[in-house]
Amino acid sequence: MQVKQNIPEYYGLSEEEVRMTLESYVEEHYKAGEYFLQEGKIAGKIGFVKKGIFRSFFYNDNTDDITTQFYVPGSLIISIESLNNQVPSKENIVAVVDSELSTVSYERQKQLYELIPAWNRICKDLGDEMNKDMLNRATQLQTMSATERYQDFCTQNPEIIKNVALKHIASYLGIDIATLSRIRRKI
Amino acid sequence: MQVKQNIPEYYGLSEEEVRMTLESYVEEHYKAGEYFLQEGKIAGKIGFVKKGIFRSFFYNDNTDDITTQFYVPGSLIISIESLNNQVPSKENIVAVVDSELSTVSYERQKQLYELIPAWNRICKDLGDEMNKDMLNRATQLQTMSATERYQDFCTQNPEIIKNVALKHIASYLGIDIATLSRIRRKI
DNA sequence: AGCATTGTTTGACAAAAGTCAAATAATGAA
DNA sequence: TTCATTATTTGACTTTTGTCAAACAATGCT
Repeated sequence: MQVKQNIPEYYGLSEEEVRMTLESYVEEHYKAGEYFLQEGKIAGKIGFVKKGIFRSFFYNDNTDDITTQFYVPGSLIISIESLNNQVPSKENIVAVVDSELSTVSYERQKQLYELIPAWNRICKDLGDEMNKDMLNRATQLQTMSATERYQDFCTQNPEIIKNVALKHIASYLGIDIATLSRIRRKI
Repeated sequence: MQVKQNIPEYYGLSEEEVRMTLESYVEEHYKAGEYFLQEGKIAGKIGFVKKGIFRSFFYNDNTDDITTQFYVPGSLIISIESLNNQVPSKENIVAVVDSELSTVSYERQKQLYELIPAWNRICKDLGDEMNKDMLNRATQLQTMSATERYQDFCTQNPEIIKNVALKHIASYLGIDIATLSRIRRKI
């Protein structure tokens, strides 16, 4: 999910509103392997990726590590259900490499809805973007072969290919790691 | 996607706001096979399903009819990209059986954002719900076998099973029609 | 009712993808 | 650097899923 560029201009934020927005951000650094959110904990913030890569995943019945999403610079990191309903998260979100985020706390987020009317629209648009991406992902899983999914992923996400363990990409694409290894050999 | 019940109470709408909201709805009847939205046209409204079933689909390169979603009573029908950006739709949305909708036009929708502050939150929450559903769908396609996906679909959507052609369910689940037929025999 | 159209099932087969286990390769910590 | 751990590849094999074509069933017009 890529955050729309030039938010202030686009949404006609006043200088005061821009100032309040910028004040709300907290910069955070994550070492590879550090968690943004852990299973069982309640999400307390959203994050905008400035640098690095994050990965969200959960453990299924068989305790397999299932990757549900990658987050690259420009992405919004949010665990919607946990954050909105303040319930324990079912997913983990972890930095894959050393990374930097701008975060906004849940509390501050709620204030911004009141303070800056346009904030609602910004968040709605971000949500719509996520929706489009998610629909796209579902459609790919629905209609494309393992090889096609991998090839498309490679062209769309060269940075992820370079930095993320193959097994996590395999899991994200719904492909067995051995099968993906063979797909790579053939290409 | 199920629309949250009791919207007025939940979002603290005033009587006046409830009145404006209700005034915005246009009731529409669709015969089986009638289109809510056609590929190439620009989406002009959103719809809440009151009765019946709708189906969204597109044609891929091979001109296969790919079902992307079903809409049952309580669902919000929206073609996000086409409506938000007022660009031609890539998908079709059609009534599977005789159906009834409450619709709100794109123009009125925009007015409501101004007239009723809570409308922003309502729409954001609806979007979040859609997001959750879509993530769930992607995860199923990613991790479950064809048989598991079909079984889960049957328990979650008995009404759809009863009323929609098997080939559309197969397409939605990403399963070949012949394969799904065999899955059914075995169960 | 009769017929054409569309949807579903089935068989025989092919291709895609997964499983298990072992061999390599890469990585990271002492 | 060395060793243990983790990641990736590979082989041999099984299972799942898809393909094609034909048969059968259901549906809807006229």
